[in-house]
Amino acid sequence: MRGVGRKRLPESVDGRPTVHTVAARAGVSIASASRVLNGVGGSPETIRKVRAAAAEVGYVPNAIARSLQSQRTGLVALAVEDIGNPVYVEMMRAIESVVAASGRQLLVHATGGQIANETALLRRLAHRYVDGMIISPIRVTDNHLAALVDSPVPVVVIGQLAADAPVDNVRTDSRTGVGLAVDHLVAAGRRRIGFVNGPLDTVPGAARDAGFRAALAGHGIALDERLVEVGDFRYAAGRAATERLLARAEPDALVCANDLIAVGALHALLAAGRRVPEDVAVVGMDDTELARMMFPQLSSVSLGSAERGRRAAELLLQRIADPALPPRREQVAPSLAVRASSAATPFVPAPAEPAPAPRTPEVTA
Amino acid sequence: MRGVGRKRLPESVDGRPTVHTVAARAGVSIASASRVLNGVGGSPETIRKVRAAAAEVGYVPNAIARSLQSQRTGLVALAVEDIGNPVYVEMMRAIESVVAASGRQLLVHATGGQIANETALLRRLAHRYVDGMIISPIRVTDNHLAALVDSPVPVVVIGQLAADAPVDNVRTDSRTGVGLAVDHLVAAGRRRIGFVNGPLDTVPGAARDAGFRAALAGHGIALDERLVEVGDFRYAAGRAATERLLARAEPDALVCANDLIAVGALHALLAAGRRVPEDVAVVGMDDTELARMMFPQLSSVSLGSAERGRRAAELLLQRIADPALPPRREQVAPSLAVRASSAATPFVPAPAEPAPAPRTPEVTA
DNA sequence: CTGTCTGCTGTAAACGTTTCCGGGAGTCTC
DNA sequence: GAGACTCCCGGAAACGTTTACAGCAGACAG
Repeated sequence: MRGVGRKRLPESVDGRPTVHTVAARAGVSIASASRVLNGVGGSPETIRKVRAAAAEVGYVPNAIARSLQSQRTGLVALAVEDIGNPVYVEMMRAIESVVAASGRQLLVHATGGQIANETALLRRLAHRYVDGMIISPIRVTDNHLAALVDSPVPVVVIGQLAADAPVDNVRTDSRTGVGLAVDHLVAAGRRRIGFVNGPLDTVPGAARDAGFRAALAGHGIALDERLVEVGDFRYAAGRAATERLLARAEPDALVCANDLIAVGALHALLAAGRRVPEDVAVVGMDDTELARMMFPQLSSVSLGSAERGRRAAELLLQRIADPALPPRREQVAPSLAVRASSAATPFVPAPAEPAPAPRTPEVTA
Repeated sequence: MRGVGRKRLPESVDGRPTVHTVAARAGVSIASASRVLNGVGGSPETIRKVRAAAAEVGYVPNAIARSLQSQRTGLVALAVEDIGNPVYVEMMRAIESVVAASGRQLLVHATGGQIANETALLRRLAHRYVDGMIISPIRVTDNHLAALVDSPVPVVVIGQLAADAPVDNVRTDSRTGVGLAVDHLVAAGRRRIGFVNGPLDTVPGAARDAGFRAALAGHGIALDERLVEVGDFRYAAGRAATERLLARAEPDALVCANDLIAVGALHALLAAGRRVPEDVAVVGMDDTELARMMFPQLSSVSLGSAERGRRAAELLLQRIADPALPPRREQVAPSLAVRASSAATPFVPAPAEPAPAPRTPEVTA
């Protein structure tokens, strides 16, 4: 049977069929096979043969090879610090819907807030595994920034960035956001307002600290440093920080740097026998689903996370389409949602809110 | 100046330097350049020249091309239904730590529970963008299963699967898990035990429904169908379902198919003026951080999500290392954590639990 | 001085696609 | 009946890496 140069069917190194396998089996060239498989061109007869051959051998295209050729993967990445933080979940949902509408897929990566991690991610993912990425860093060093600036793939940053950084950027004004909370509490007659913050060496931590001090000053209230406490941005730290604070001071209100911290604070307060909001009012930040899930429901400053996510995704898609675009910067205004945890009236279980609350600013100052 | 065949520096189509660019600039062959860049071989002089050239042009390797050659990407994907569900966050954290330890990176994808979505993901990602994937489907059709079975990359499934499915699989026994909750409630004297479940056409929904019925029967308690209600697995649906249930029946306890539903139930109960646990005891499922964040803290059946994630990741890594392994199946036992929401004594704010609670089964039946 | 060995180097062939290009066959128009 | 036009096909060149192989120079032993 061995006769006229009978070549074995070419197949991938791991035994999987390639386009060569299909072409050989269908008795056409790989060019024709590829065309048929991509649904572009081919005579009816060719189409039939190639389709049949592909089905018989169970052909599935190698996405990597395709990407190498086409220079795109159809994947977009989102890098955030902590997926456990509901604010990122909301952001992610918004981004996902935009990205999916463009026919791409979203991949999420949790960095744990470590710079090294984020830079490594850039080094790996950005080097062509994805068509673009959205990144929401909480710490930004010069190194980091440099890596962002000359990333090989388009990058959009959600969060504060040096004013002249040539990177697409969607930000909010959390300084002002903290101000909204303070204004609200002062208007409700609170004067010993405490603050439970995240790390000061993070961008949001620093901004919120500054906002808190500025807001108090704006009302002519002297800041009692014993009313300020710092942890990280998670629940346990928020609870611990609040316990430390309560051990040395008597606040009549607490502003918390995010909702997870606020939940921790709420628990610390209740466990210490304080009533919320009668003894101590609590205002969180980010206005996540969690705020509505607490009892009492938490007042919270919305930083428009879904909106920021949506806009960032749009910026990214535009930049992917046209990398020559000048860097753009967008801003989303904060607003305050007042709920039971800081309401003047004693707490009564509220009726169900329209749960995933679309973007209807509730009280905007 | 134009003289002896002076070729322009070869570079990527989008103007970025390639290994050719570096090689030309360093005056060596691409083979030598590649070797130096990979840190294997090269004379001191060559190394110096190549390093210099690479730095000058800002060379960064194209990961796709490298993967095409090496047949691996160093990426592992996790596909879950809903990242907003904290149970998946815990799973993800466990997986991430195993995966990262192997020098790979984890990407997360939310499928929204739609089969089409998951299949599409398999079609895209699995076709070589990742070295393997862990998938936790809540619905499984034959089609779906077929796609899993002959996935081109290793797949590990977290969740129930047909017994003979030749796919690596880590499961728990949520039927038994529901039983633990019912046993506990019955032992506490509750008799009109309700059940708020997720969709019955999902694998976990069906299993939990069966478990609930079996457990009641085991105690000789007749099931009142008015005490059973169904929504989806999220907060809002849990709350709405509980409201419907309360409108027509008077449970003295509620078993909820996961913690998000339990939170919804808790709110519906409190808003309807019921006291928890005095009037109605509540037990959730998954034992997520959320359960400890509620007031009163929620009793919850742990299904070992972190443990399942960890094991799944290990299975996956083993399979990537040796694809010829026979399909394996592992099981994680459920356990019950009793907290205030179902405690016999009236609710008192508990001291802080060791927050991320490592795997210490608290009450195991 | 010859032969073997060692260490670098460059050429070229992969990896699995897509796509440009030229050629051939068929149809239509004048 | 010849030219223009359309359609389909196959060969071959990309895309940017890694790597097998062979050649070549120098070091060393006999």
